[in-house]
Amino acid sequence: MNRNEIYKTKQKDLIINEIKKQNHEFMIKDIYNELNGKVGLTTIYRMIDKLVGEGLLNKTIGENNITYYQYLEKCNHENHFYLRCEKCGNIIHVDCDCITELMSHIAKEHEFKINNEHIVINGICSKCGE
Amino acid sequence: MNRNEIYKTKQKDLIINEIKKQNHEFMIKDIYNELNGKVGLTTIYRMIDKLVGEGLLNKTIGENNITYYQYLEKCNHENHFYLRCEKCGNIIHVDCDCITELMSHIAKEHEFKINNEHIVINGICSKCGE
DNA sequence: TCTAATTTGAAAATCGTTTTCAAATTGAGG
DNA sequence: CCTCAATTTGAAAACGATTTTCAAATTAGA
Repeated sequence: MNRNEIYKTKQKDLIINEIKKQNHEFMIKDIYNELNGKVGLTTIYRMIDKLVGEGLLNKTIGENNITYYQYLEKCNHENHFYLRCEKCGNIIHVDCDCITELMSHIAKEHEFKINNEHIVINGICSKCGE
Repeated sequence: MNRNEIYKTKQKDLIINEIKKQNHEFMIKDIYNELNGKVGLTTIYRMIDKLVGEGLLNKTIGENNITYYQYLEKCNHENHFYLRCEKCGNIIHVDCDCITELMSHIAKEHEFKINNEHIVINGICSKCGE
């Protein structure tokens, strides 16, 4: 799973398990509290950074300067376009031609090459919708 | 211009002028350095926060947890959709039907109500383009 | 079992930002 | 001009998330 993970440790397992338990966005603190002293904060930071690097976690820096993460199923889609609900923090992956269309429209008409590695647009999901 | 600006001070003028001079994205530190001790850091933070609140400055928190700002001409457009060049930091305001179309598509097909107050998509602008 | 490489985590350092509060400034009304 | 109350300023301290340090613990291969 991870070429950098040379040694197996119980801390790594604990962190990964805890991350997978999170339904929506979470913060480092959430994992730390949930793990309740079983894993040090530093280790959590390190592990999560690694997972972000591998693309397994989405990273969002909120207006309050707190970093939020969300576990993403490994995907091989070409576009990484996400809708993020501002209310519940859920992140929805959109795999739809509309993005490709938008990208080519923007490229053609606005002379701008969108970086599709990580597009996040905020809003309200249907569950939370007024 | 600002209902909160009850007293006029030279610091406020200095900050506003410096902000308007910035071509693209800037950080608090840029303004502070440019003003070279003429205005305290605290005052700059306060002033810029106020301007963000008034919608005159766009605020982006970068991956490095540094907050970037950009002066925006007052606009009455309905959509606040921006393309941000990852290379030069320039922010381009896009006032185009494509956004409205995307929004209604997302609303209809993906049941998600995009918050159009502040959409930023990263990429490379034509000037910086390969 | 031994050993070298890796991982851990407490404590300290870092760094952007916010708060505090006393001193300075502003402007309205004498 | 004065006076004075309200506002603004900014140095220093506090804050809080994240990173670094480094010695001790753990891992896995020989």
